[in-house]
Amino acid sequence: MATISDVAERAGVSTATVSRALNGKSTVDPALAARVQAAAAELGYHPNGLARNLRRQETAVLALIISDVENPFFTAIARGVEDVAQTAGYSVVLCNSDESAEKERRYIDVALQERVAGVVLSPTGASTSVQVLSQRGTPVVAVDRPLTTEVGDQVLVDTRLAARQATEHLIAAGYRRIACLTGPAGVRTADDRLAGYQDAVRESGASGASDDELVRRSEYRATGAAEATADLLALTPPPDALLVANSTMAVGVLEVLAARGLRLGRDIGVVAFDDAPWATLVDPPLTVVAQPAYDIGTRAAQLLLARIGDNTRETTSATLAARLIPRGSSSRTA
Amino acid sequence: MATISDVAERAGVSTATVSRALNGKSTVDPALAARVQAAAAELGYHPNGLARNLRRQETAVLALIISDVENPFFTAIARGVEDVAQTAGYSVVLCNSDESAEKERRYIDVALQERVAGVVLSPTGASTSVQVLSQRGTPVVAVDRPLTTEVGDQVLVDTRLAARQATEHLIAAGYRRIACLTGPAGVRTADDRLAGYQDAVRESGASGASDDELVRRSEYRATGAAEATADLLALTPPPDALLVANSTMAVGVLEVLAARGLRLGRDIGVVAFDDAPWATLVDPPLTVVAQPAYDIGTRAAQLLLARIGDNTRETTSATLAARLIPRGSSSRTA
DNA sequence: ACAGGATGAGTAATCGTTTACCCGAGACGC
DNA sequence: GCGTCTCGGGTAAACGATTACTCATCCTGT
Repeated sequence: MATISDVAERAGVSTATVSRALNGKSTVDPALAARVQAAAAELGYHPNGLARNLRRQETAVLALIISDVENPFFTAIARGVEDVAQTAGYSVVLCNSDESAEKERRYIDVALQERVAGVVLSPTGASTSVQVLSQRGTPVVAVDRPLTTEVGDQVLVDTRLAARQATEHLIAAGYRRIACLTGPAGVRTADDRLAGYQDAVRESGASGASDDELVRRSEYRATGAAEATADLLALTPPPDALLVANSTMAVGVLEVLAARGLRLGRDIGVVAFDDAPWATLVDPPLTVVAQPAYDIGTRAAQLLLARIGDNTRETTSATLAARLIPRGSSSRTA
Repeated sequence: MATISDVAERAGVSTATVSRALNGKSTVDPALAARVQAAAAELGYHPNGLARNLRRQETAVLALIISDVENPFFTAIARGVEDVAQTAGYSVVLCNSDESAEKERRYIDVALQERVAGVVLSPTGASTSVQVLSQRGTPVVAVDRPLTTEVGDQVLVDTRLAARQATEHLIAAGYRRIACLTGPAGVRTADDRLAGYQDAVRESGASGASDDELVRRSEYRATGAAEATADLLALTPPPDALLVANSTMAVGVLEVLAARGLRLGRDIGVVAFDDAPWATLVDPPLTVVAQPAYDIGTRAAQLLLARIGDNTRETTSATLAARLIPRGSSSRTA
């Protein structure tokens, strides 16, 4: 593969001149510059990014560590990050931590080794490994879930409020025995959604149920959610509505409900987080809490780029609002 | 950030010894090794991957360039690639070409600059830029769509056969006026699916329609598919079945059908490509052509790693089979 | 006792850039 | 005509690792 010296030799100049001509940093005689350009083109020269970054002590790469590549919520974030990064000339390395603190740690290590310019992260948990990043001066922005330590910017969603509003919506629609299906304990979004649900239930006194009778936790996946749903339906009396914490879980929930012949809305009210593209295709359409995933991504990327430019800025924490989209699945008359 | 010399100094040895002790390449006195480990730990030393790769003339990074991050088919591929890459110690850079040849070219440039070890690519088109990669000796594996030039391995799906079988399935179910909704001309999967559809139609003589009356093309997205569907329904007589080339398009199609009050299966048969997680949630469940996306990813990654190990292997082209999963949407009696 | 091999660790070259530094030539003011 | 300033471009020193050489030391077999 052609190097800068090959180009220099062919153009009959020094490597310094080639570098200057190609990067346009300093003024170079137009005639020479043209010769260099030509030589580079003829040799099909591609600068070695490794060498360049090693010398410059900087890379134009951002790492994006998310908990699940197959969850549309996170891919929408990725899209947002990517769009912003791309226009600023950065590439994005996507890493899938799979909700595993171990994988997260490993990827943070890789990010550190590769000297990425910054990291966007949806933290799996308490993750002390994040501190390593900031200690080394690598900017971090947390998305979706907060960092326990104050080491970077955050872009969150007021998910507790959203859960509360969703629950209130179900109560207003006449449901009285509302169950909550949320993610694993310790995952902040799962806990927040549960808390929002409890806020609404407590305030309205809607449920005479004992505290946790109607609460179930599972992984943020379809199969776990399906089991939890079956479990809830076995109660006497069973719940008359469900608040589901995520769209992949909703898939499992709806499968079980359909298998039991329960009609959405009429027999059992359902509200799920995340406005999946298919939400309008089920019958009746699914009421959802739409999270501004793409915006989270763009916002996070902007904050990260700003911090890369100036690491002394004070840390900010943006909280975006989610939006309830009422559809048939939360209406008894649907 | 601590460098290898810092560690060397603190441990009272040379940088060579530090390198050897940390990489375990050569035998080092256990006592020294321990001192080095300790020094590295105390300083929080992370080796600079740039310098390492520059020297070693290799990187443990694969680039994965796909046409749409938000399409579950491609994220499933990504997952497959990642899982294999990860166990082999490689990281994966995900790039989103967005069906744009221009973006694809740019990302290939980046891959070249960063000297990635290999590239997995779902080519947008004729893409001459791929040749640049192989000229530079970077291994490439194409997924989902073939490369026109013989420069690398390929992992494809026999999508033409699958389309033909899906169409035959509709014919066998009693549908006679079957329309085909496929992707843009020039995108190989779109053309193949159309060809397979035409194979079946021609052979059976099922349709008396003139050639392309029942064929529509749009982008691989919901909105374009919705318009095309409305267009097809305006025909007299309208089609009694639809073959849809992709699951994101299916979303648009099903929305329009629902809006018109058309019942799946009974009023209009539907088969769509890609077994989306929600396919069982619509009523009746959607008949799909399940593509082995995850397997495509693992297979591609394996081929790529093999080629990275030995670039002289002859190029292989694997064709995986898709599987028709009949459900209610393609049955008149459902 | 000594040649020869094995072993462990240091010295310095190397990867391919960027860039600080220096130098020669032409321009210009006096 | 000479000092000085500007400008273009070459030389060589980084960047931070890995690794080919080299060399001292020790072990071993005859």
